[in-house]
Formats: sequence, structure tokens, C-alpha cells
Amino acid sequence: MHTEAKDEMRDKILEAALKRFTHYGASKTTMNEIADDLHCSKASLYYYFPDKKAMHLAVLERIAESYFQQMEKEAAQVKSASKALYNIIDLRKDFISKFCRLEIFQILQDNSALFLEEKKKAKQREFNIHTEIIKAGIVSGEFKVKDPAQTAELLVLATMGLRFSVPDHIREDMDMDEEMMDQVIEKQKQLLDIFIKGIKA
Amino acid sequence: MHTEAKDEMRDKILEAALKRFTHYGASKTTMNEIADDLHCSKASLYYYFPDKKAMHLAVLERIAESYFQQMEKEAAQVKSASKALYNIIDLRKDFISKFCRLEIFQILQDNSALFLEEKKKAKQREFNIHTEIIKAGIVSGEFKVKDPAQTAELLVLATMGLRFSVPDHIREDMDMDEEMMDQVIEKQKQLLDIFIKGIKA
DNA sequence: ATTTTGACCTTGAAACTAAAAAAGTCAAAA
DNA sequence: TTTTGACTTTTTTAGTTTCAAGGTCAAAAT
Repeated sequence: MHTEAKDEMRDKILEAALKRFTHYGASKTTMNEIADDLHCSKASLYYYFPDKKAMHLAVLERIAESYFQQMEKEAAQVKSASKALYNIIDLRKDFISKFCRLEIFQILQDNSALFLEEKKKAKQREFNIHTEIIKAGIVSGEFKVKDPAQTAELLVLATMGLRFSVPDHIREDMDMDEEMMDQVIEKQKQLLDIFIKGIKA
Repeated sequence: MHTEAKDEMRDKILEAALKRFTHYGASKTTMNEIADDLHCSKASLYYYFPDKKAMHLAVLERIAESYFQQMEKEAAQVKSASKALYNIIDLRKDFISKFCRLEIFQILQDNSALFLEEKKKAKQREFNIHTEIIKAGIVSGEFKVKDPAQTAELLVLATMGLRFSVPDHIREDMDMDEEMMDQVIEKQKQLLDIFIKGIKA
């Protein structure tokens, strides 16, 4: 069927784009370069993606998907809700370390409706995963929480917020050196310590 | 004595500058305009301040000082440590609502050594105030905390971080509408609820 | 029918430039 | 010691050009 081949080519494009992005950064990568890597014409790319932004978004979605799947796996096979929450902090670190190299943010950092939409959906998915973990913690008797969804949202927001408040300067493109990142992770775990005590049964 | 008169003029300048900043924004205010408001020459301003940035910094320090004094007052007369922490959230809101209008950030948002220095000192002062409150809470038997300074820092960072993670977009100039601000405050208070439970004796 | 492409058009980000505005200086005056 | 007018220097703004990169399309290839 035609759509299979089409999807395959789409994947090849995303793969090539991802390779370029990780090596040179998204902002320094042109459509022509990606096309050349694939030994095809630039016009072909536009047969699979309406425009450059859509392609960037697709690359981001691809990485995000694997991130969320890892998180969901962690949430599903949870034996200790607390442990799952700690593990997610490490997962998130790996994800951010990986995708911040793509410099894909500078390029998507317009507040286009489409991008905000995706961002919102991703946020919601992260909330949901945390909600499930907290619910599991309630069932197992670890936690005592009135509104798991609200509590999960709060935890995610507070944790994410530390990425901005811990560094002395704030740049949306969020380039952090390893050292800064480690400081953030440390604070996130400290906060989680107290947060967990705060919702203990 | 000569320094008294000099300080008085300095104050007048800062007052005039503040007035302009609140009305038109710091970035739209020129040294000439401030001088004209004071019916003096621009050169006079340079007798009291080495340059424009120093003046902006002095204005900011002036506002910050009153903010910290309110906070310190709150910390000193604390009967309930928890209550003090809640009150500080409201104090901070008022402060931010006020000084964000000055647009003084865009202008100081270079990462000049001097500005970062002041920022760091302000952060430290806020940490110290919170540390004192938490220590008071320990003394009164409200809290049980191993390292009050670390805990205070964490609380401040987590609270501040919500200002960045709650909104969907992040802008350093931190212009927020009232509605956004209220959402942040709400999350800050929710977090404080759990945080306090997490450090309860 | 679907996919690919070369040739072409359009757009937006740098790279200059000139003019204006604002920052900053200083010797002399108050 | 403080103030200032007249001055120089720096920064911002607006206008222009240019060119690389984004994007389109009719025709060709599969």
C-alpha cells in the first residue's frame, strides 16, 4: 500500500534531520543539506512535510515519544511509587541532555499555535503519568492525597520550575552545562524528598 | 555636612527616575527627561551616578530594600512560621506586580558582573529570611528540619520556579497578566501546603 | 496514480549605511 | 562642592541592498 512506503520515506527524512540536528544544531541545518544527505531533492521533502517547522516539530515529537514511553514503562512497572518518581527525574535528565543539543528550541520558540498545542499535550501527558504513579501510591498505601491529578501537576511544575530558578540567568534556549544540570537534579531530588513526606499516608 | 545634601539630591533623582519608570518604562526614559523633570541639567545626574546603569540599579535596590524590610518585619514578628511563609508569598506578589511595570529588567538584563552580584545578594537575603522563619518554626516545635538553610533555599527556589513553569511561554522580561499571576500564586500556596506537611515536626 | 525533480519565485536574515537620538565628558561658572 | 552649557562619543533606528534559504509548481519519472 502506498502509505507504507510514504511513512518509510518520512522516517528516513526525520532520521536524516535528527542526525544533522544533533551534529550541527537545528538552526544551522538547511533543507538542502538534509535533501543532499538523502540524495534527493529539496522539493521531495516538501512532498512529505508542509514546511520546515512541521518537520522540526515531527523530529521533536519523535524524541518525545520515546521519552514518554520510557516514563510510562516506569510508571507501569512501579513497585514503589516514590522510587518511580525519583527514577523519572533521572529519565528526564537524560532526555533533556539529549534534545537540548538539537537546538530545536530556538527554532520552534515562536509561540505558534501549533507548537503551543504540542507543548500543552506533552505537559498533559507528563501530568497524567505522574497522576497514575500517585494513584498507585495511594492504592499501595504509600501516599494519602485528596486530588491526585492536582498533586501530580504541582509536582511536575515545581520540579520543572527548578530548572529555571536554580541557574542565575535564564535563557529560554536552556543551554546548561553539565554542572548546572547536576545542581538542578540535586535540588529536584531534595524537593521530591520533602514533597513525598508531605503526601505520605 | 556635605554628604547629607548630596544624599538628598541622590534621593530626589532616584525618586524622579522611579516616577518616569513606572509611568513610561525604564527603556523609554532618557537621562535628559529625568533631568528636565528635576529642572536640572543632565550633567548633574552624572555627578551623582557614574552612569545610567548604576542609576537603574540604584532604583531597583531602593524598591528591593522596602520589599526585604517588609519581609524581615514579617519574619521578625512571626507567631506562626507557617503563616509567615504564606504571608511572604503575598508580599512577593505585590512586589513583583509593582516592579515589573518599571521594565527595568530589559535594561539590566545584560549579565553584567555588577548586576549578577546584586541579584545574588538579593537571593541570599531572601534565603536568609526564610532560614530564620524555618528556624523559628523549629524552635516553636512546628517544624523538624535537619538543615534549615538548605530547606529554605529549596523552598524559595521551588516557589520562584513556579513563576516560570506555570505559564505556557517564558519571557525573561516576565510580563504577566493578572490572571497568570494569580495562577502562579495559587500553585505556590498549594506547594507550600505540601512543603509544610513535609517538614512538620 | 504517486513520487520526484529542476527551475523558478518569495521571503527573511545579515550586512552595510546614514541620520538621529541618547549617553557620556569636561572646563568653566555658580 | 555643585552645576551647567557646549561638546564628543556611542547607540539606536530606519532605510537599503543582498543573498542564502525557504517554499512552489508544472513537467518528468516511476
